[in-house]
Formats: sequence, C-alpha cells, structure tokens
Amino acid sequence: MEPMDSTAKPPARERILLTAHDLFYRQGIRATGIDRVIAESGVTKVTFYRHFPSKGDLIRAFLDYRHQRWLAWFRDALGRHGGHAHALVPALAEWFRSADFRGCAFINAVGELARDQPEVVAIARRHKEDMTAVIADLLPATSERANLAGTLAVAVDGAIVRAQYDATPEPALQALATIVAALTP
Amino acid sequence: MEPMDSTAKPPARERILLTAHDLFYRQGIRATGIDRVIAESGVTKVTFYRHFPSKGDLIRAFLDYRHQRWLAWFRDALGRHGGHAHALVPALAEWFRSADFRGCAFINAVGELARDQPEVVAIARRHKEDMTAVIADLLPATSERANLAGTLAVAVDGAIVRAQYDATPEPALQALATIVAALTP
DNA sequence: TCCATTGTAGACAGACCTGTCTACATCGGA
DNA sequence: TCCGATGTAGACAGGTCTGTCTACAATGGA
Repeated sequence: MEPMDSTAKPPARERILLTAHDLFYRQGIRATGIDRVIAESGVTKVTFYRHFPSKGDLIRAFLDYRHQRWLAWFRDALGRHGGHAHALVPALAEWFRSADFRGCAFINAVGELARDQPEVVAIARRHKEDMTAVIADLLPATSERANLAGTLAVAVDGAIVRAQYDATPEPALQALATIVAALTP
Repeated sequence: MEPMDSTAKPPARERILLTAHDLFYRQGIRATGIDRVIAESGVTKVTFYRHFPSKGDLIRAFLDYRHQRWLAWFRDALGRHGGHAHALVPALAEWFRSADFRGCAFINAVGELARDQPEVVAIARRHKEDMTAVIADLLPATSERANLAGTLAVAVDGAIVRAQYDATPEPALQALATIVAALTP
C-alpha cells in the first residue's frame, strides 16, 4: 500500500529526473555531467544506468517531463489571466520574472544538440506544435485561427529569447503586447 | 609590401578565426574542441595559443567576427529588397533557405554559455541592439520608430528560432510577414 | 647583423567525460 | 521461502578536453 509518509524519499527514477531537470535547465545539457546528476540525486551509478542506459535517454526523458510540466503551467496561467489572447502577456510575465527563468528548454536544447541528436529537433517541434494548439484555444474559431495561432507562437518564441538575453523582461513583454494587440481585434 | 599572390594562405590568425566560425556555428561552441579548430585551420598548438590564450578569447573573437559579418549581410540584403520594413521577409528568407543556416549564433551562444561566461550575454545584447538599429532605419522617423523597431526585432528573433527547428522556413516567414503587415501601414 | 615575431612538430599533464564492473543489501510478491 | 527488482559503494577503463612545454626554422625590420 505504500504508506508514503512525508519524510520518504521519492523513488530513484523520479529523483534523477527532477535533478536532471534542474541542472539541465539551469546549466545547459552539455555543461552538465552525468556524475553531477548522480551525486545530486543521491543515487549510485548502477541505479542511474539501470534507469537511463545512456545520457541520451536521460535527455529525452528530461524533455518529455519538461514538456508536460511547462504545458500544464502554461494552460493554467492563461486560464488564470482570462483565457483570451491578451492573457499571453501576463502569463509569460510570470515566467520571465521568475528567478530561475533561463529561456525555453527546447530552443536551448536544439541550439546545443541539433547536430548530434536530431531527434531533439523533432521533440522540440512537437512541443511547439502543442504550445501553438494551446494558443489556438484562446482564439475564436474562425477560419484564420490556426494561422493566427502560428503567428502568435512565433511572437511568443521571440519574446522568450529576448527575455533570456535582455537585462529585464519588459521590452520582450511590451513587444509581445504590441503584436497581440495588432493581431487580435 | 606583401605581394599576396592568389595561392598564398591567409595569415594564421585569420585562418583560425574562419575555421572557428565555421565549426562553432555549425556544430555549436561546446561541441567543438580546440584541437579540431587547430587541426582544420592548419596551425599548431603554440601558434594557436599565441593568438588566443584561451578558448574564451576565441569565442569572443568569433562572436565579434560573426557580428560584423552578419550585420553587413543583413544591411545589404535589406537594401537589395527595397529598404522598407517589408524587405525583412525576403531578406531573412535568403538566410533561412541557405544550406548552412543553423539559427542565430548569438541566441545559440547564450543558450550554451550564459551560465559560465556572462559576457556572452552582453555581447548578444549589443548584437541585437545593432540589429534593431538596422531595422529602425527601415522605418519612417516618427516618435514610435524605436518602439516599433524593437517589436519587429522580437518578431525577427521568433522567426529565426522557428526556422531553426521547423522542417521548412515557410511558417516562420509567413508569421513574420503577417506581423510586419499588421504593424506597418 | 641582430633580434623579435611568427611559424612548425608533437609530447605531456591533469581534469573531466561516459559508461562498465564487482560485490553486496533490502524488500515485496509468487 | 525464494527470487527478481531495486537499491548501495566505489574502482576502473578509455576517451576527450584545455592548456603547457621543449626545441627548432623562417622572416623581416632596426
């Protein structure tokens, strides 16, 4: 029955995944060695390699996990801000202003790994398709909905990368607000 | 006087820089070892380290070089396509469709190196400021010019990253065209 | 002529990387 | 009771990384 008292450690696989998520997102994937993930998740090499036979497996699991987690947050934040297209700005503002914001994990992963692990590009593409679908849900069901959602998704990507290298998120948010206002009546 | 006949190799420093540009942009910076740059530029370790005391120096030199080269191309392409805001789309189309397109070197570098080399972020920021200034030159000199250029720059960044992970550049270009049309009368 | 600069060849150090291995402990279900 | 899954500790192999080192050659200006 698994009593699951509050002091119990989560199972090894979950600890590894949470640690990898933290380190990969914060430091970058290539910059993070397996040894570091193993040490910080409090697991040994054998246990680690039984769950993830190679670093590539861990990277894929990390991206899957990130995908679920980020999309759930995105949907929730958009809902909390009204569920219309203009909600994009305050929703993303939450993320951009959070202390550990480091850009889009998928865009970063493509930049780092596209050449050696082409499947990462496919994963990123699917992630962005799902993000675009969530954006489409904010729009009225006209014949232009899919196109408009795609255009807004490009603006969102632009705002994410700008917020990543700018000192403050305001220019990114202002630009996004301008584009949203121009495109949605 | 340097006769400079056509078979002469360029000086070592230039060969190193061109090789680094090629490898860093194509494979990523972290994925490219110094040894590879040394081997492909036809130079020895001592020569290399006399010009660039550390990999960090080479990275900075690469980004400077890329900055000059990309901006010169960007200005030229915009001019060839009419020098107005709508020229952004065909100009970027040239780049996105070129065989060796791999996204924006500065966005990629920030994703890879921001944590360990914060100065890379500052370099990227300056690059994007200059890119934004070039975009501003396409716009009429109204009081809104700077704001509008900043907004278009965000859209351009979004189009660049989308073209990087999409299978074809068309969605990125179409989105950018839509945004440009909506923002410039 | 002298000497600093730039070049060449390649061994080497020391760190870090991924992944394998032996040997043993615990625990839950069949 | 037995057995497979899951856990632990840590040595080890073989590769790659950055950067240093010795020793020598060519060139070009003061």
